[in-house]
Amino acid sequence: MSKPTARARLAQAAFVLFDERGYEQTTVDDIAERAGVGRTTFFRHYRSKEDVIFPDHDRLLQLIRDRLSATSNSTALVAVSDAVRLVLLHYIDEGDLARRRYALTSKVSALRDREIVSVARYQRLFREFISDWMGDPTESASLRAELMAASVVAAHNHVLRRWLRGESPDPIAEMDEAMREVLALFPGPRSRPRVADGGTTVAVFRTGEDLDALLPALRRLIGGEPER
Amino acid sequence: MSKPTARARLAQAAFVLFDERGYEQTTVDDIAERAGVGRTTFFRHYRSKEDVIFPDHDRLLQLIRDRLSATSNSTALVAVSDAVRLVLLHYIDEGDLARRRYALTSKVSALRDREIVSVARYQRLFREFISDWMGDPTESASLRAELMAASVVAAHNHVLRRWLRGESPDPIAEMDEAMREVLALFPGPRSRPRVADGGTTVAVFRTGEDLDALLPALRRLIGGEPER
DNA sequence: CTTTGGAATGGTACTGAGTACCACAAGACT
DNA sequence: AGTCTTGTGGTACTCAGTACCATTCCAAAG
Repeated sequence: MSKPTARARLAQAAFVLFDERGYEQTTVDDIAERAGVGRTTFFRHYRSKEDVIFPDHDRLLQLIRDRLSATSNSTALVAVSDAVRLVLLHYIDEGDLARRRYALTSKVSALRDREIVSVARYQRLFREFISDWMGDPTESASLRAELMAASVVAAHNHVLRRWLRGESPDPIAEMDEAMREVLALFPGPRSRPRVADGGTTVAVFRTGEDLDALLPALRRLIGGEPER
Repeated sequence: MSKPTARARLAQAAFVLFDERGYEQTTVDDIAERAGVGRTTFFRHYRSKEDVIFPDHDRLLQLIRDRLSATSNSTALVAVSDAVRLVLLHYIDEGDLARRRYALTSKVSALRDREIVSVARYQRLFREFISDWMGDPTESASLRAELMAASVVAAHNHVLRRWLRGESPDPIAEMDEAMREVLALFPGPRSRPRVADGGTTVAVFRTGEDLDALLPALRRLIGGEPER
């Protein structure tokens, strides 16, 4: 244990110093010195000062990419859920480290911005995947893909932040529930109908809602023509 | 016309140079020199090199804030739509300038990141507004607010980018349509029911979809209990 | 007309992130 | 022995952004 890698020592030193003096008040020189290495070595291990806080963001992106591409058509939505769960699990694995990072990013706007940019990369990945999966090059399909990607990512962030703040005892269950809620928002891709040539579905509800107000949404959801 | 403000000259010079040599290859000194002012003056007018590309982002944010706060409870969703339209109109007003900026941000990752961060600020504004409007401090309500904000912003970006790429002849109509589509995703906040104590609504559809697959979504949409 | 006072400007010097390059040391393989 | 790789430290540079000071210009007040 006398020889943790220089990389690890740098990360350690960075977190300590950021806690002690704050992010802006800490220079890369400070970090390198405290880690007992040269300044050059710092930049060899981390592309930038911010990078020392988000080291495995690239690896995580690749993880998602892999999970998404290992997918048959029918399980696309499962793949999305899985990929999201993967990210959550990664953070949970980090445990306290993730929470310290969260505390930092909450205070330092430069880090917050950096995180936002990272999240946007995830979102882009999801958007492309969903778009490909839908196949439909239509304008409206493209919009739907964008909306789904945005929603999936938003849901993930929501649950993740709750856990980071210590407000969620069972984040995995919460994530699953949130993902279910999100996917319920979007009418499935015309999965091959169980009843080949279209059957008649009757739904009876007790509700105070006016039917006319609901019709557009219903039509979108079901895709059939209401008989009234 | 012999005396455009230094600020305007700087912006002009910046765009020309960015086009000519690219963003990274242009220093602030270059811009200042070309504009015929000192380097100090540049930073007096623009906080950073990136800022010269996105000058009125702050003003735009304030515009949205204002539109959102000038709202009575019943028109919240209208306010959201209006605010989004406001942003779109701003870009359309800029016309060619907006398109040049888009061309730049498409090539230069630093600018793209900067733009993403700006968009996140809008999203945050919408999220807070929607959350306040719903009033409900529930976990699930908070998630819904987040999802709505993300979707609204995603829809806006979608249409805006289409217009920037010259793919949309009538962006305003498209935006309205997109917003309608987005808001249709989310069941309205239990608007006071037309039928006071809950009536029975019967919907008959011709559809190949399996009813069981739809039930969760239907239940969410209508909020009543299906009788089957 | 002169004075005063504020606003915009230019210059100079500094900090600190990030890059380029070179030189050196410690194994590892032949 | 040598050579090749890999990790390292150091030095020097560019450039964004900040701080400070001195100047100029203009306008209102005397």
